[in-house]
Amino acid sequence: MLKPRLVAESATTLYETLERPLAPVLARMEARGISVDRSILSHLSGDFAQRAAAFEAEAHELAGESFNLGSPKQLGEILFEKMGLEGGTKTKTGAWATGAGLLEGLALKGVPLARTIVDWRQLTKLKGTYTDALPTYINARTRRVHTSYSQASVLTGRLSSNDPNLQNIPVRTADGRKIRTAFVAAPGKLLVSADYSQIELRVLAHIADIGALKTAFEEGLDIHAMTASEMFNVPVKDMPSDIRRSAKAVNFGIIYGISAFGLANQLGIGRAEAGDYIKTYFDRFPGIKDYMEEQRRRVKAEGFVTTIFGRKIQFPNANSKNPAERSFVERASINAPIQGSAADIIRRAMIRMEPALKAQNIEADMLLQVHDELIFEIPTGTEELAIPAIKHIMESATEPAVRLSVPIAVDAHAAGNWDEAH
DNA sequence: TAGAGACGCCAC
DNA sequence: AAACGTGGCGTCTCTA
Repeated sequence: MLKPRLVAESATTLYETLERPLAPVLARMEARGISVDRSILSHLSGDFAQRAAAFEAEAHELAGESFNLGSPKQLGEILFEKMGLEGGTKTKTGAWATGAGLLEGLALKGVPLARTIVDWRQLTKLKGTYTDALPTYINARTRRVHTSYSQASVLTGRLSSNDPNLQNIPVRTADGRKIRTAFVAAPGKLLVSADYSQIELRVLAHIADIGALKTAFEEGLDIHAMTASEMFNVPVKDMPSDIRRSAKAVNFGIIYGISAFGLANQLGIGRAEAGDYIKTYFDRFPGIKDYMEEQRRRVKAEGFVTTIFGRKIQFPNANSKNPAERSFVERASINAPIQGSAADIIRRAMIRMEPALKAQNIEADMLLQVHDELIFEIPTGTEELAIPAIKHIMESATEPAVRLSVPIAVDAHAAGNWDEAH
């Protein structure tokens, strides 16, 4: 596969500084688990099932026949063979592609079946992956859900979570957020969610030394609106939401090792227009382009890039003869120092968290980590004490090893369930 | 009937 | 659709 793997040298560095001390912390988090309300999920499951059934009947009506909506093969044949629709593309194995982006495009061209399928998929996804699956993970003895964290599965140094994965609980849509309300605090307790604000863009501003970005963070500005303002010469005040949305996509694209092709797909615009956006961005923030070129150079010359703490992330195939693979490494080498530095920061915070809270006589059990977010369970009424302490530990996690040239900000809230705490 | 690959989609 | 990064996991489909 294209995917580069973690190799011994970087694993050793990670092990000594961040992995060994974190292991017992993660073991305690896994053992604590989190309370998941079975009846909330059961109620949601029934609601999702009912609504999905209505979409299924509607889809069969629109298609003029009964078929398995869960089969991309059958759906592709109906859309592009039976109905003869234009705009069909094939996946790399030659099957009709029926992903959400493509169906959205068809829906906009007036194909009602496409919208119905998207809606049906949304509900059956939430039901199958979350409301039906999560209760099967409730431990009979503890009555809580216990995930497992992996410290060495992710190339960049992030953690991963499995059995069940509690790092991909829905949040984007209203129905999805209902699932978060089922993650509840024990009686007499509250959940605290504390998340780093725009941590990867802040890391980028620091590493690439982008003055305009750093100033924006220092002044607490809306970073995507500021980017939009710079790119499109529109005042931040009264920024149109679609302009801001485009700038936000560019910001994320930069972090991921942008291409005009990828940005065009993301925004549903032409490749040339996307290319213009990127060019404008590089003109306004020339340090970004320098940063990217430096990572590409280093990964080719050294075979690794580094996080702000000096941890190496290896790319053994940086000089592959396969052009697609080289491009993949280039993009990943741009992303890895950013994602990897953010991962180092939260690991340092997690390692210090429990002793630091104990020293202040603050009772707070760390339960979950979701890349830039930590979830705690605290006694009701102690939030005024716990939240500032948690924030301080997270915000100062780079020190004394690294003093960032941008402020780090953490948002934290307490509530009875994850949705309201987030 | 179990396993694996393909496809699709959830999160950050 | 995906050459925009990192994962985990559900169903469908084919194969042994």
